Amino acid sequence: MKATLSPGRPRAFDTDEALDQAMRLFWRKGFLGTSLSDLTEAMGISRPSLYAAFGNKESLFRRAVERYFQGPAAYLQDALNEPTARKVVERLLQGVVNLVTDPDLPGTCLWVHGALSCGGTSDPLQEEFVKQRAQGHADLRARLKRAIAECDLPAGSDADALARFVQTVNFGLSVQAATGAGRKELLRVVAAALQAWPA
Amino acid sequence: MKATLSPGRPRAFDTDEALDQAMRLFWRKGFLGTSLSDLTEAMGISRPSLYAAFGNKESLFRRAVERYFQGPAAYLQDALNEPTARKVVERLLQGVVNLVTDPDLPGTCLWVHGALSCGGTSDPLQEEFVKQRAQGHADLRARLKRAIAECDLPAGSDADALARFVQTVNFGLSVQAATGAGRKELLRVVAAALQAWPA
DNA sequence: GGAGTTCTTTACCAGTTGGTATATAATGAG
DNA sequence: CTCATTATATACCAACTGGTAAAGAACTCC
Repeated sequence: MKATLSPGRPRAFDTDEALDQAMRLFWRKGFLGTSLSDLTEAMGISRPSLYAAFGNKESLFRRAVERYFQGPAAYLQDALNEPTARKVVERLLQGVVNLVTDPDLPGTCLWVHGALSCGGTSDPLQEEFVKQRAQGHADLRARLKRAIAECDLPAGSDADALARFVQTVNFGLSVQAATGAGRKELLRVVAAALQAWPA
Repeated sequence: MKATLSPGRPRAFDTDEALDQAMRLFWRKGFLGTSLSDLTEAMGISRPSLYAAFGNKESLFRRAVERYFQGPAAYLQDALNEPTARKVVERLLQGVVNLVTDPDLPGTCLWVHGALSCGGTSDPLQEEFVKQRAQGHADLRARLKRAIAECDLPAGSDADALARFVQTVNFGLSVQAATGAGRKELLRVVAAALQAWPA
């Protein structure tokens, strides 16, 4: 399967590769901490090419976040497919730890880093972060509700609260990693958190 | 007790009040998100006055963080004085929730916001965040060790892991709040986290 | 071969960034 | 009053910010 050729001069760079570099940079330095000069240098393209291909800094960042969840953070979706609630949560928490302690990666969560390094409540990006966090919570809650229906979790369990708790630990682990906590320490936190889990 | 008068023209503004305003601003907008123009406007002083009194943006930020822990976030220290480990943890977690859901305050944790909105690993500020997080963990761990010695916690308890767990939930709650979670939701997270606590 | 389209290159823009030089005003000491 | 000292106000700085205009290069279609 070959790409259909469109008229006009063909793009001289691979859009996905460039986006990958942008993602890495935003991941390491946050939204405000990343300048257009940083971006064009890392992506190996000129400023007008960047704007032609991705719109502007903000929409490039949005694309980078998208790619983050489809790539490095895909474990978030994968985890929901685990057979039991316990395994879902284990995989979620192990997933963060693996991600943020990978020595080849920036050592944080792009999402958490982004959410706290944009302009604040007035920033249109902030709205998207709010939505995405709500979505993440809703997805996990739905999975836990299914587990309750399947008698995989005790009947009285509070899916909403449990989901939010796991999400919170997830966020907390990212902050820990961003401020230098190591793999061992994070794994201990995961173990402690799992003790809160219904039997 | 009166301030000893130093020679030279007296300062025309209250240093503490100005620092308070700076703290609020950094709190709301993070380090990179706050410009000197924002600061001088909020503090009601001119740029040279700011530099004379506080050094530069970075050292002003350090002072703001200091003040944050002595003021709005003093509950972190206070909590350690509670009589039992359980109460220490309860007060810590309730403390964050109260702080980040106070409608008169920026709705985040200045520290978490700051740690993720500075320049990244190369930033000298980052080093300080790493130290402070380690200190916070060490303080809580010491308190929990005392609890074990006092038979307030089971003999086999892992003070290190428990302390890190609580710190992690603390961080996570701040991220939740920063992305729009409300008081009710956060309180449910606290309740869920406390279920992990040894009896 | 145009003609039309799309990308790249170079140069540029106004606005803002953190930070400072200079001159002047207000104080205490002598 | 003069002197040393410290703060203020005004004006300024080079460097960088996100973003773009204009001209030429590379492609498809006819």
